[in-house]
Amino acid sequence: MNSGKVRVRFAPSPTGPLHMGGVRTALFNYLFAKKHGGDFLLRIEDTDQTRYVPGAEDYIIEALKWCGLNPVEGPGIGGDFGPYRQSERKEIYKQYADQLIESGNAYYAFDTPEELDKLRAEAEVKKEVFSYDMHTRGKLNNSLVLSEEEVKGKISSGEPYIIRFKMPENADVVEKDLIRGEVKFNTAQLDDKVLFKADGMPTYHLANVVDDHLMQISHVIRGEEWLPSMPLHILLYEALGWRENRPQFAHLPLILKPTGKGKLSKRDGDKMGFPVFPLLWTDPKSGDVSRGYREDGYFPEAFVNLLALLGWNAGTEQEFFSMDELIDQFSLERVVKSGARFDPEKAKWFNRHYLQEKTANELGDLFKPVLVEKGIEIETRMLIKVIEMVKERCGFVSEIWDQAGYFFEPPASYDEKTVKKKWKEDTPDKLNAIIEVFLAVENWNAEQIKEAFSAFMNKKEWGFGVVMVPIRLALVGSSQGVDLFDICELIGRDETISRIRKAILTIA
RNA sequence: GGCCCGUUCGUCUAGGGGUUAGGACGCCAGGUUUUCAUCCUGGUAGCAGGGGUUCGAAUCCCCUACGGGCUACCA
Repeated sequence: MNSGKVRVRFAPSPTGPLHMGGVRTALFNYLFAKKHGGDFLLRIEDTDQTRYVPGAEDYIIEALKWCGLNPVEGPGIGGDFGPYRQSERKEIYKQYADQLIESGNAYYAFDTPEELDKLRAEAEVKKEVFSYDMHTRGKLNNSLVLSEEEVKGKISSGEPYIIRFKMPENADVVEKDLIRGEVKFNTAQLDDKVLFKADGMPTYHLANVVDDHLMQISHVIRGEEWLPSMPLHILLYEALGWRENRPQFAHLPLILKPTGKGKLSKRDGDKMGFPVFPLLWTDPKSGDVSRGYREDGYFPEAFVNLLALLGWNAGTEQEFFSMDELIDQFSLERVVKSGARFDPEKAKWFNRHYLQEKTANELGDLFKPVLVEKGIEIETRMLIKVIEMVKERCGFVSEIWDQAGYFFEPPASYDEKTVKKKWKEDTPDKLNAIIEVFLAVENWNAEQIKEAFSAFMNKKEWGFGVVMVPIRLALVGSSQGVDLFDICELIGRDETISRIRKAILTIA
């Protein structure tokens, strides 16, 4: 049945924006598929209508697109194994649930949620945990204890029911995980999971197994949180008669909070000032806004690169990988077993690297909106020059303004510390003298300005620092910035002199 | 509580019986620079603990501790 072709799926639930851990799962699936010439598909697991969030599916699709992780099959894309939205496959699951009942691997249960809650509460009082399993199912309200007539009666009278898996009483389930090696479970510890809900929808477990089989998935690559349900899934494949061509499993380590305990959550980003989502997300109900890597100015290349190295490495000292290099070098064997703490600082470092790889032209296009917003008009030629000068100082496009704002408008204030330290009583006199020097420069370019300036300084025997820092202060507003004479050239002689004069008037 | 997974610098990691335990981020110092940033060079810092096995364990085994995940008619 399975042709042997590698087919993997990313199967998110549209309950909100895709978390960066989810993107990484998608990435590893994608890399694995590409590496082996296989298919990467998207399946939306929307079997829980109560948690459905409008916009989440579109968000997922857009996020994958931004990262360059394009599925070959999925909702809105098509494919031979559709539909790819589980809510649209509703009819499919019931027959398999029925099949499991017929083969004695599952049973009907009529216990109400309230009854079960009560049992859980009672157990909790005794410091125990209620489990619907081999020990308790014989005393509960299900087709294992009820007579056939009673069951039929209940069902035909419309009483709500669910279908549970009948977990074997004492069987070892041993399965090879592609990342962790052999993992062993005993079914005596496992409970009778719900496969089919009262609302007519399957649970994750059933839908997942059925769809992976029907869609001929060869490898299930998912987060470690699913490892405990692997034995259930294995047993389900067996019970459905799909033992031989069931997929292989690989459980990815989790991405943990930068500090503190637990896995990375939405909260961490808000608290520590970094995005946990690929794209900006506005919650349709609360209106809460969560920042995204894209809107925060990260390049998709950087995002993908940093995600790839969270739990995987090539075994070499290479840190920067293009998507093609990732595809070429990826292997599940080199996925790390332990959870990875996310480090926002390293994320920034990655972005700096990719920014340096952009041309001034590319950066200019990305930066233009900032200028438009500020109402600043500038020739493209000039803008490119400025960006070439400040580029190496930037890690984000947004930092271009921080590093180059003084090219576009005069300083609004002067850094107090620098003023205190470098602005002396005789500074205005010296600057006025420099203005004269500047006025006399024949060709207003950095080289000539510097030459004239240096000659004058040597003649006067003034220290460079005592004059250059004040000039910088006048032009930039602080002791930062690129080469002073480059600034002079670019903003022009008039502007240079006008800024110096303004500083003399303002600071004194 | 039970089950499962994990544990090498602060963080991401290499290393899988004999290594001065390597790299990267961060941090610190020096250098470059007229300033700041960049950049370059160097430095700081690690095998969770205890038992085995072995001539020899970071590496193999066991125990403990710690961390994480799961334990819903959620995925």
